[in-house]
Amino acid sequence: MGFDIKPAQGRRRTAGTAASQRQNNRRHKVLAAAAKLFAAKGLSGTSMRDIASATGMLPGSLYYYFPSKDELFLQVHADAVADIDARVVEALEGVSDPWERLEAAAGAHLEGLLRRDGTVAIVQPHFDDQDPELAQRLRVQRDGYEARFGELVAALPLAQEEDRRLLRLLLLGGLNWATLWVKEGPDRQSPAEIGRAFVGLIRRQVGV
Amino acid sequence: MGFDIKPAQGRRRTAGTAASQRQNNRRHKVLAAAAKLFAAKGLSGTSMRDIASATGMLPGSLYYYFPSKDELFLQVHADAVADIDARVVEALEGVSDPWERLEAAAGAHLEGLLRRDGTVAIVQPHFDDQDPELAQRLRVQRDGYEARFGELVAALPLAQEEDRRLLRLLLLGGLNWATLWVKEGPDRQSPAEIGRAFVGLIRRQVGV
DNA sequence: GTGGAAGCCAAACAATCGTTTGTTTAAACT
DNA sequence: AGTTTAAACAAACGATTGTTTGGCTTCCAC
Repeated sequence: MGFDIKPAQGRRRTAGTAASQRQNNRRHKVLAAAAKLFAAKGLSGTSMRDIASATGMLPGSLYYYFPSKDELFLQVHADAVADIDARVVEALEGVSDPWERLEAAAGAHLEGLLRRDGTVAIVQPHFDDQDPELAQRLRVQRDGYEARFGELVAALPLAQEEDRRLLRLLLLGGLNWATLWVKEGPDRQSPAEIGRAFVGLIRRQVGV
Repeated sequence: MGFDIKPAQGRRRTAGTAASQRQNNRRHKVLAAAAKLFAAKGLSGTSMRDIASATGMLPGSLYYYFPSKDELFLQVHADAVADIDARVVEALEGVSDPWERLEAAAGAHLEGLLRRDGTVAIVQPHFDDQDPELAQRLRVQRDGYEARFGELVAALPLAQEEDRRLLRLLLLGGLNWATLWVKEGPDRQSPAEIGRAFVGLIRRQVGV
């Protein structure tokens, strides 16, 4: 079951541009609304009617763009992963020191996660293991991204032997969990600050 | 009908005990099954029928023990928090060094989280903010527990000024997230090992 | 202008949801 | 003994779920 019917793509002629432009606008609008709702209420907590009414459409109309709720969710997830990955790549540009690279990546990662509006904050699981097939497809989407952090951690110069895997998991866990406690408001720490602080706590001598 | 000043307890006959025993058994069975399902599939991902069939009962019968699905979930959540809190308290007994105390607490916390069977692994949010009232009641249940980690972190001797709040959040985030990647099998690291490793990564000098 | 596809609505589908109701069974108390 | 009460079943309630179907527009290509 691959991509049998990819609606309205590769339209011929100039008209296709305008038409698919509007289509993409609509489609993108659905994806944005779905991302917001999925991030806030989960997969089974969000109904197709919720998404439809958030985009000013009717439930059935969504099926013109996406063949099923699961496929819609997978697309949202894929977009989110791609977006956050792009942020990290961009943040790494021009940074050469390994620890600084990790700091930059951590900040970009968290910043991407916190974009609950706009794109998404769904790089995290917790989204209904109900269907094992869906769960696996989601994992595949994430694996590529997480490998990037593996490389960053592998490049770190360490004072002594450490379990680099646990180092990566501690940092990523702390960052992913941060989406649950970072609050809005003026005294809110920026994602970059938090990322730098976390990396610093690991890097430096903290205890006496 | 006057007031019968009846001691709802201290039945002379063993019958009263036996009855409430069976009641508690059944009720506990429901709680256990619900905990397992909620932990695996989330609140909205688990139906009352799922819970009923897992306990060998009919859907309607659950309402003899719990007035609603939300109340059942709250009870499961409360039990989970109490259980993991007790684990942490027990693990702290006889340990006096602040860093060792944090290590012990971290291990016990993770061990409690990983008990997906038996008790639960629901100290974490991600469970449908849908109903704000429910979300708040869940938060209240968790706040008391998390305060314990605040005390442990406050007692740490630090090499220099650090943001103790971020230290706590990094560690707890890493631990909570661990429930998603800790695998079964022979080469699986124990919760205590992971907790000690995480605390060590923060405490020691890691970078060069 | 005519044909036909793109885009969306309107309405309904069967299935499942949380919950309620009335009744039965079995045990316990008097 | 007779009465009460806890515990569960059996069946249905209305609401909501994901999804399907058919038709109505709109607009471009010819």
